[in-house]
Amino acid sequence: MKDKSNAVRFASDRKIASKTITRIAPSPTGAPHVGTAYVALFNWAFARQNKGQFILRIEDTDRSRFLPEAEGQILEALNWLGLSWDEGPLRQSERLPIYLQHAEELIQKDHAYYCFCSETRLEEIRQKAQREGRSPRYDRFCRKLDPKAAAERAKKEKFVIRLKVPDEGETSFTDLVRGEIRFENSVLDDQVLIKSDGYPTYHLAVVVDDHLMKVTHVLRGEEWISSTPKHVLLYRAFGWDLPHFAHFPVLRESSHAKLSKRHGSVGILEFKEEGYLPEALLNFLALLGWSHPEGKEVFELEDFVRKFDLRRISTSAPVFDREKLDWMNGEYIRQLDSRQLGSRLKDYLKQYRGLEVDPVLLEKIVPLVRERIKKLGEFEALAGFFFNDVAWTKEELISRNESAGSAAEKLTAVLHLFESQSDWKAESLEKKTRALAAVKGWEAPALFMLLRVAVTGQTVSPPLFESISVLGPEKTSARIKGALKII
RNA sequence: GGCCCCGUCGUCCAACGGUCAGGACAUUGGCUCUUCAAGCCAGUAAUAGGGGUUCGACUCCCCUCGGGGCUACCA
Repeated sequence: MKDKSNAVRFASDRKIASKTITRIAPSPTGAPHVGTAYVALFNWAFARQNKGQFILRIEDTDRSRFLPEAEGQILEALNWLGLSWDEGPLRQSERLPIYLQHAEELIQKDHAYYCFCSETRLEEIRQKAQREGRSPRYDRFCRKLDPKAAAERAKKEKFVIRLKVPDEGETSFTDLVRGEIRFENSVLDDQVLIKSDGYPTYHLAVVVDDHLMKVTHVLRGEEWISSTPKHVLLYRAFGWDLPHFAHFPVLRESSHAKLSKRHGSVGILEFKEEGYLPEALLNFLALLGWSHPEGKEVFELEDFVRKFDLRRISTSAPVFDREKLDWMNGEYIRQLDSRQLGSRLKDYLKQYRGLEVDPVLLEKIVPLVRERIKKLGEFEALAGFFFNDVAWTKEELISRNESAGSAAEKLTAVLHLFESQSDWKAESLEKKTRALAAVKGWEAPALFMLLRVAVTGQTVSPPLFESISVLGPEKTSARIKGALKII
């Protein structure tokens, strides 16, 4: 019934249908970078789209740059973004024997060798090569050593294990977003696999882990393209199948340099602290190098998961445009209803400003600020007067073409008007104030500005009468009286 | 320097041999208006350059130029 070709087809179908596994593999060497969020987003979405798994692996093999607090920050950042992982965090530092064992296997298979060259000798080689205008590669001195003797030496001497790169030929791989990429083997260095401290280098560790963890798609930053042939050589040396590779462009500054702190935030948690919404950051990031098939700019994460396609990834390195990010964040803030925005604000103010603001009050303020803030961090400057004390200067209170006397007269009149006001609704407050201005022959806009500064302590504020209405009669009167004293 | 990747408005992306080269951010002008926003309408703005291939190139090929990445016992 089942012939051979069917069986073959079944087998290959199974291979294609095998579970998609992606991973994000940050190093705990500092505060997690938006570049990590960028790559994590695509890995996460790709795994989700294919009902696969997304692994979090901590690549902590460099103990000189290791920062103990970094891992916690990585987890916090990913959690904040909602990029949840299915497995992990796995730490490479806890898997040392595995790497060593694999490196030894490579030595057995004659694909790797012990190297005893000192750092100073390596440095000399490098400098000499530089002077002579050659590539600064290892001269493969220890490659000629007798394997048995080398193994003996390794028992007492410090060593590293190096990959035996073929002298000739070329190594190529297919990049899912860039097509085929080829390298001459002659330009490849005999990469160190195990360092003298016993830790693996990135190159050995990724290959071993990606294979052992059955990672099907290695989606990472462009900076790894030139290392990929070494990885391909490793897969081949082990006799393993290659995963799919795709390299995303690196994010840049408007100066076209690599993203850096000098130009603004680069840490994921910094964006959180400034009051960006995680969904806005993600939406913005998704638009870097990728475009929605329907041309949408603002879309939900679930929609992104559905529509994401590696084939729509562009290959040129995009500029991380903070202005567009701000716009995007404003879009998301405006989409939130009062309850949602109120609760975000409440949490934000508590965490970053140490403020406990009454949620009921917050919900009343929110409609007045929603269209006026682009980040949660701007809230306090605009609406802090609702719950903080205000301070005025005489200059702010009295406009250029007005005397102190007339300003005081106006404020006093408004104060009396307000004190006889029973209904504290914005609409009637405004109506009466306008009527007052008309009777006295005062210009309404100027009067409103005077009143604005008196009540809010600011020249820029949410709509005046709505603000006064929310502030309430007691505070409003107190503020006007306070302003009067200064004049 | 060598190797690799990339090159459409200022910026992010569309157009994957045939469009007046489109949208978004930013910007400019206008409307609205109690400030500031938000919103609405309109405008300015690009295929790096040069050769090919083709009836026809943003699109395919080559060269030049430009940008970026890598070139560690860092990832």
